[in-house]
Formats: sequence, structure tokens, C-alpha cells
Amino acid sequence: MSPQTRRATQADVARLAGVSQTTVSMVLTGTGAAQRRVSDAVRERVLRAIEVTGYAANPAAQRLAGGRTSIVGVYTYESVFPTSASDFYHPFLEGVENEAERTGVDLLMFTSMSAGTGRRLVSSGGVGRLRLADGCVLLGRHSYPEDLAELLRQDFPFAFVGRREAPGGAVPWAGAAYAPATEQVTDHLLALGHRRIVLINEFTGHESIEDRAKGYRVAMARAGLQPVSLDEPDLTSGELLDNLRTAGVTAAVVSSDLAAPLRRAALARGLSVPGDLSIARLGDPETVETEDVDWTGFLIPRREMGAEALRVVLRQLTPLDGDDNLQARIPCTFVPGSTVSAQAADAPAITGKA
Amino acid sequence: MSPQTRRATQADVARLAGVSQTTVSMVLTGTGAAQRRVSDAVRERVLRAIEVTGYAANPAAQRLAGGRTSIVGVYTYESVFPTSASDFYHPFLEGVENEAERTGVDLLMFTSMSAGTGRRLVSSGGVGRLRLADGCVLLGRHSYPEDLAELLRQDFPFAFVGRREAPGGAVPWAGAAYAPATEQVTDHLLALGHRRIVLINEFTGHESIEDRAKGYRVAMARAGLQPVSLDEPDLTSGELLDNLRTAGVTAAVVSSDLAAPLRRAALARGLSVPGDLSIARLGDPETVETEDVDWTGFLIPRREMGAEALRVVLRQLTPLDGDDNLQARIPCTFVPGSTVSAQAADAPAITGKA
DNA sequence: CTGAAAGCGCTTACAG
DNA sequence: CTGAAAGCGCTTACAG
Repeated sequence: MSPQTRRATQADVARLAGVSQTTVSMVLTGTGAAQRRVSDAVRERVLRAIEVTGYAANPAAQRLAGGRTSIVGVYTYESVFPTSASDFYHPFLEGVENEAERTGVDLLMFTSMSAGTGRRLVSSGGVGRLRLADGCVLLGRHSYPEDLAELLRQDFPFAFVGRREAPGGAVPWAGAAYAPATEQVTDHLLALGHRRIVLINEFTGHESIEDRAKGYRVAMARAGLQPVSLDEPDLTSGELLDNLRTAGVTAAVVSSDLAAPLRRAALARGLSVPGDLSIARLGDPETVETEDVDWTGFLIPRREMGAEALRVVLRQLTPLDGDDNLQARIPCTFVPGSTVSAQAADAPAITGKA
Repeated sequence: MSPQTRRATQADVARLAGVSQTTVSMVLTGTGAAQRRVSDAVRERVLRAIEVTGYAANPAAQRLAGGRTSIVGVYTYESVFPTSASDFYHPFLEGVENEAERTGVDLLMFTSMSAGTGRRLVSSGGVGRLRLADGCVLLGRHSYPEDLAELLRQDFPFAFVGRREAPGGAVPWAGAAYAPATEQVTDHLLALGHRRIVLINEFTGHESIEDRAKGYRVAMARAGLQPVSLDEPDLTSGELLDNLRTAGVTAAVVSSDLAAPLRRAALARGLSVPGDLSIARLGDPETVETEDVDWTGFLIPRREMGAEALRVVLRQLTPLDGDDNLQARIPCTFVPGSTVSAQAADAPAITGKA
């Protein structure tokens, strides 16, 4: 309607309200003490002028002048929407988006720096692009120590979804509390009478794997038992199973990706799960499962991890309250399931060879 | 390593290269003629200095100074990741993201302005926030004429996914070519010998509904037949079916959401589809289907629509080439299916009451 | 071919 | 309680 096609600026508002542009800014974003310095009468006039002009802040200018934009970057190390990758990213992003909506921040999704494989944030000028945002949530399957170190060095607020470590400082993250969850699962087996309980973990140096091992060891130690680990990465599930039987193992605590293969190997050898071998799973896998098994174990709180990661970023932006914990562990949910059963205390279920 | 924690600016680069800051800017983004004005020797020095300093442009400053950020906003009228809504938004967003990755733009997802229902872009200061981006892709189930009119008025580059109209100018969009697709489906039924073909459409004023009706009328007119429409919105599928039978209809061309109910009603009355009634579907519904029916009809090219919408935005940013079409119709894919069969020319399939 | 200068629209000391 | 001024890091006329 109005012929004016240019967007209103603070200067326009100021002119209409008969005050200085500084005052308009103060009314809008004056921090703490500053905000209070405007008289009610003036504030009223400014507010009215804002309404009349339809003024809305220019985020680029805000950002450049050192203010906040309420934009948080989301950097994923692969693209998100193609269905292949979405199994992994999706639950996390649901959490991030929910929390973003709740707290009123917009999400800047970085997808442009792919350049094929080994896509790195630092080298591709990505860190620079991030600066449009107040902070950034990072999301990827692996570890990216150089990226994280660079972010730390630049003192840029960020959080990784999942525990990560990097040289040069404490990485902020929101991860699953794998240690207590694994401890609980192991305790559950112990309470069922199992004594020969083995941990079967992946053989990466990944932080989350270490956490699971720790929880297992704690539970075993408290029960006065010797932790047993089968760290031969090259074993097939079948060979692994044979080793378990030789060792008289009655229960296995297994990382999420290895549980199904182990169960299949057991069934293939005519064994019953949980009759002959109890299997508990340490986390639900990211891919949709083909078999319909009612696993005993715990669920990874992916949505909560995403939401908390955003909160960890936000916490760095307003370090007002006492809550300055930048490494958040989210509890996992224990699921009773039916791949585990009771075991007479001293009777090894698996004896000799078949 | 280096103690410097501040990010490098063009001024830093300039100092190191022994040139002016203007020259650095020219090397990086000089448009056309300007770019050419820098001598090779100087360009070399600047480029080297950029590498040494690890300079990356500050997008906020770029944007404020009137430059491009290679950021395109994506405004969805509902949240995206919660699974409830993702059925609708997902395929479109896949297309947008793919194209963004291909063309090297980042996506700014606007999620913050929900404010419950009736969430509008204009009133919530959303248009202002958009200005961080070079342009914007809009995505929603309904029509939002006020928002679109405001965007047009402000001359802000955007594109809607799906055909839309608004007062104040031509809305840029990327939509499905419903008219020719519906025409093709109708022709298919005509070729099979059907003469009494009815169009069953939703009763909204939605643009895409109009397109379908147009395609149907064109095909019928060419065959010298009278188009038949049953525009009684309050009819149940069963009553609708009874009307069809009374009218001696042998084939129905049905919008995506009404096809399944109509088929169920037919089966419930002991009729065979396609034996007694052929049903062709105008588009695949957005929700996952419960019944496994091999529908005859066409598929909505949702991913391509998303990708093209981004391209429509980009086209407005660089109107160099001759391709200035801002209303793109993407062809739909015809699917033969098995809910349609041949019909003897003059023998009405449905006669009398059951 | 190169540079000094204005300006984009904000925030934040610094004066009154 | 309020305002004039500097500055954030760029782009783009405008001079040389």
C-alpha cells in the first residue's frame, strides 16, 4: 500500500518517535542496566513507532555490530535429507529443531562444503561461514579433532552431538551416558545369576566405546568378578561365538551393531537365545532393523542429545546462571526385553563342544 | 599455534600483501569488469596472503554491504523434523538440499516464528529475518497470499514450492504440471474405451485443483465428450459412488486423497475395481499408504519441485542468461498401474441397483 | 590498474 | 535519562 519499498531501519523509527537512533536500539536490545535507562514515556513512543513502521532488525547489521542474531548453525558432516544418511542424522536433528523452536532460534544448515569425501570444516572456510551464527551444533559419525581444535582456538561457541575430544581444550558436547547405562545392563545380568559375562565392543578408539567398557568394568568389579574382553577385531561372529562357548560364557553385553550378528550366529549353531546365551544390547542401532527382536538393553536418547547440544551452545552465549556445564550426559533408557534370562549361579550353560 | 585469536579480515590480508583493502575485495568478489582490473602480479600476492592468514569473508559484513552470502532461507509453515509433518515436507526438502549442495549455497531454516497456529511470516517479523539470506524458498500446505504479497512488494527473491497466487504481482514458484498430467490420465482412459469419465476433485479453491480440472476438461473436449463433475462437497464416498452408478459412469479420475476411499466404497458394495469401475489417481498422497494398491495415475515430482524452487530463487539473483522463467512446471510421471481396465465403448459397466 | 572514502544498519562505550 | 560518535567488515561508486 505505502509507496515505500525500502525496509524501515532504526533511524526511521527514531525519526518518527522523535528520539535518537541509539535510544531505539536501547529499547530493543539494551542489555541489563542499559535497558532500564529509557523512560517509560520514551519507550512507549518508540514501541509505537516500531509498530507503525513495521520495523524489524537487520540480522546482518546486528551480527556485524557484535550483537546476537538468534541463529545457530548446524553443521552436519554429510547431507541430511537424502534418505541414505537420514537414518543417522534424523533423530538428532528432530531434537535440535524442537529445541530451536522452543527457544526461538533459527537454524543455519551448512551443506555446501562437501567437496566429496573427507569434508572438513576448517579447511573449507567453513569456520568463517559459521560466524553468521551465534554458535553451532556439530553432528557427525566420526571424530574431527582438527575442526574442534580450531573452533576452540577461535573461541567460537559450539557443541558436538556425542562425546568428543580434541587437543587444545574441553570440547563442549551433549552425549549419551553410556557408562551408567552399560553398568545397569551388566547389573541386570548379574541379578539374573550370570557370572561369566563378557563385553563385546567395537574396536575403535571412539569415546563412546570407552564409556561402555568403563560401565561394564565397574559393575563386574563390584560383583567381584573378572572382566572379560575379547579383543580380536578380525573374528567373525561365528568364531566369536565359539570362543564364548569355550570360555563357558553365559551372557554377553554387546555393542549395538554387533548384537544382531552374534544372535544370528548363535541361532545358526542351534543355540537358543536367551536359553543358551543371554545377549544384552548396548544401544539401539541407527539403521532400521530387519529382524524383529525384542532386545534387552538400552536406547540411545538421540532426540534429547540434539536438544541438549543446542542448549549447550545457548549456555555459552548467556553464561548468566550457575549452570556452566558444557559436557552433558543424557541418561539412556533401559529396556527389559527378552534376549536375556535367568541363570543358575554356578551352572555354565554352555559346556564342551556341540 | 599462532597466538592470534582474532579472525583475519580483508584489512589484514591487504597489509600483508602490501595493497589496499579495496584491492583484496576486488580480487575476491569484483563483479565482471571490476574483477579484471587487478593485475596478475597483485592478484597472486593477495591470494597468497589470503592463504597465509586463513582469511574467510564475514558473511554478515558482506550482506550488510550489499553483497551476496550464498545463503538461501527455507521457510516452512510447520516444523520439519518431527515425524508428523515430515511426510509432507521431506521429499521437497530433499530436493532443496540436494540442489543447495550442488550449487554451493547454505540453507537457513526458519523455525522460530511458530507462535501456535496461523503462523505467518509477515506479522512475525519474519520477512526481516529473511534478509540475512539472498533469497528464500517457501513451503507449506496452504496458500498464504498476504505473505507472498509482502515479499513481492519488498522485491525480495523467493519461490514457493507449488503453484501459488497472490495480489500484487506474479508469484515465483516451482509446481507440478498437473494439467497435462491429468490430461494424459484422462486420455489413457479414453483410449481404453471409456466414455463416461467423471472428475472427482477436492472442493478447495487451491490452484493445483484448478489445474487438474483444466487438464480433464481439455481431454474430454477433444474427445467430444461432456465433462462431468460432482461438486457436492458433503457427499460421503458411498453416496458419491451411488451417484456414479446412477449416472452410468465407468471411470473416475480422482484427486489423490479421495481415490482410496472411493475404491473402498466400491469394494464394500461388492463392485470390482477396475472390473466394474476404473479409478485413476491424480498424484500420490503425501502420507504413507496403508493399503497396497497398484494405482493407475501419476506421481508428484516432489524432489524436483524442491530443487527447481531453489533454482528459481537463484535465477532471480543472477538474471544473466535468457532463462527468466519464474514459474516452473515440473512434469509428473505417469504410472500405468492396475486400477484401470478397458471398457467396451457403449456398454455402461454399472447398471441398475445391486 | 589501484586506492581513499562513503555507506550498509546495527551495538556499545563515552559524554552530557 | 538521552544523544553524538566510533566501529563492526565488507561492497561499490568515484577519483586518480
